[in-house]
Amino acid sequence: MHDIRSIRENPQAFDAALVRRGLETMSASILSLDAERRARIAEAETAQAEQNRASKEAGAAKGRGDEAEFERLRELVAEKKADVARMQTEAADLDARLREILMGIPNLPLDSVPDGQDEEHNVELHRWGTPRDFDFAPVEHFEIAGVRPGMDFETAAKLSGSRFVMLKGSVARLHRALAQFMIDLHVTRHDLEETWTPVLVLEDMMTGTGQLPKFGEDSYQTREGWWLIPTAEVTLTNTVHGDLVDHASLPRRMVAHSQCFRSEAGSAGRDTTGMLRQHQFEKVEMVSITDAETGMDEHARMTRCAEAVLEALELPYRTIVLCTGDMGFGARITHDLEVWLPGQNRYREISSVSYCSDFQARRMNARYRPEGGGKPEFVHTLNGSGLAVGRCLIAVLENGQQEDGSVSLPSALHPYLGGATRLGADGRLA
RNA sequence: GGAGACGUGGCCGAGUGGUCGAAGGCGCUCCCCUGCUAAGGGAGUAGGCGGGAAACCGUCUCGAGGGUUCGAAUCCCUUCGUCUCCGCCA
Repeated sequence: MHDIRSIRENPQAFDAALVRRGLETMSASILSLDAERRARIAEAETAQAEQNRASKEAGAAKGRGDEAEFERLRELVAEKKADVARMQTEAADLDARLREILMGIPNLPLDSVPDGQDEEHNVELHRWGTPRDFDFAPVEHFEIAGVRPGMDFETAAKLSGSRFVMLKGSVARLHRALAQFMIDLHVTRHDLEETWTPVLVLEDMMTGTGQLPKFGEDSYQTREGWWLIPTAEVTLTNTVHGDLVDHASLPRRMVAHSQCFRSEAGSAGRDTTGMLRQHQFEKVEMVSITDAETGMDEHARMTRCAEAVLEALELPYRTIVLCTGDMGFGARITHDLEVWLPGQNRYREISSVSYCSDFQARRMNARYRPEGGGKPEFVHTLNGSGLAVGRCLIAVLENGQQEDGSVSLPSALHPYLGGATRLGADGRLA
């Protein structure tokens, strides 16, 4: 959420940033609403001050037994009270309207973010690794002979409908091994705190990280009102929801392995084959809670943490910076990691690392006390996948596939597979 | 699911109708004292919003929302969360 004061102070900059995001300018309408709101607040508070004074005097009159004066003041209070109620309602209504508007405006891109309408305008920062030179035509993950027995879309469809998968045998184990490997890497090498979080959350948490109120149709909600998290960013970031934390406790670096649930509304027809885009998937998610001074350094660090996973798994990838039109709602800058998928002959997103500045913190009211006292300041938040487990499985399978339908597995995974180095064409680990 | 209790400032914890934004403790900041990485003494220390150059003023906030009352942290209702016992259950 945006700070109304900063919009007031520099409406031009605010509008310019919105335009870069492909939105209309909004400062004029916002500021007129804000002016109206502040006027109503001033009126209401003046009336309330009068009411409070009369009420206090009434108490004093009562105390000295002056019944006539008490009666007079009592009526005056009742009168003022009605005025106050009316004015407060107007002020609250304006405040709610302003808040609703502010809650629906995305974060503003940093100057360093490239302009552009869509993914065509994202800018590649660097590449790592070289896509393998196949001497046969590589296939997609679900077509690999060794994979087919362990990746069952038919049964999943029977159980749950489309966009679900059931993993079995070696593929299920490989999937589990990947998640374990990632968590271990982040905990032992990157100094992130291992966590395990709920996947059902209260509505306020979804609002805190920005999924609500605007994108409710992208997530699922239970009859009881809980929301299923679309990413552990929601739970990890909201660990500081409503808190005033010690500055010394920052940065807080966390990692969680969780189920994620997405309705994929609006992506009908996209990635309908394979397990690239599912309603339910697993992700290892990183979140950092930090401050304004260190936010950008933390973004670089987190990007490296994600890249390290791909490098350890020997998967070629490229790192891009998303353009203004392709960034998510809460981000000021986002790095995407795209892994090479030989079956599709292209790079596909496997991680997204975003710096959200104080945008989510304002929604959550999450602050820290500066060193040596002083007014609390909003924390800065970052989140990044490290990595999407299902997509990582796809990448490992497609990049390691052999002409005979077996799959050569990266050495980093061998210890997690009882020493197995390959997935045989028969679907067995060996 | 049944019964009950609880939710107060950065933290702990008093406070059952006015004198309470709120005792006390801890923490933190500043000062004093002290032959010294200890102890002691003193002062200060909530946040949001509105106004103001500022000093400061006003207003709101004792989980949240509503109500009773001249007046609510204190009474009532709703709601969210936490805990205890019983039941059930992985």
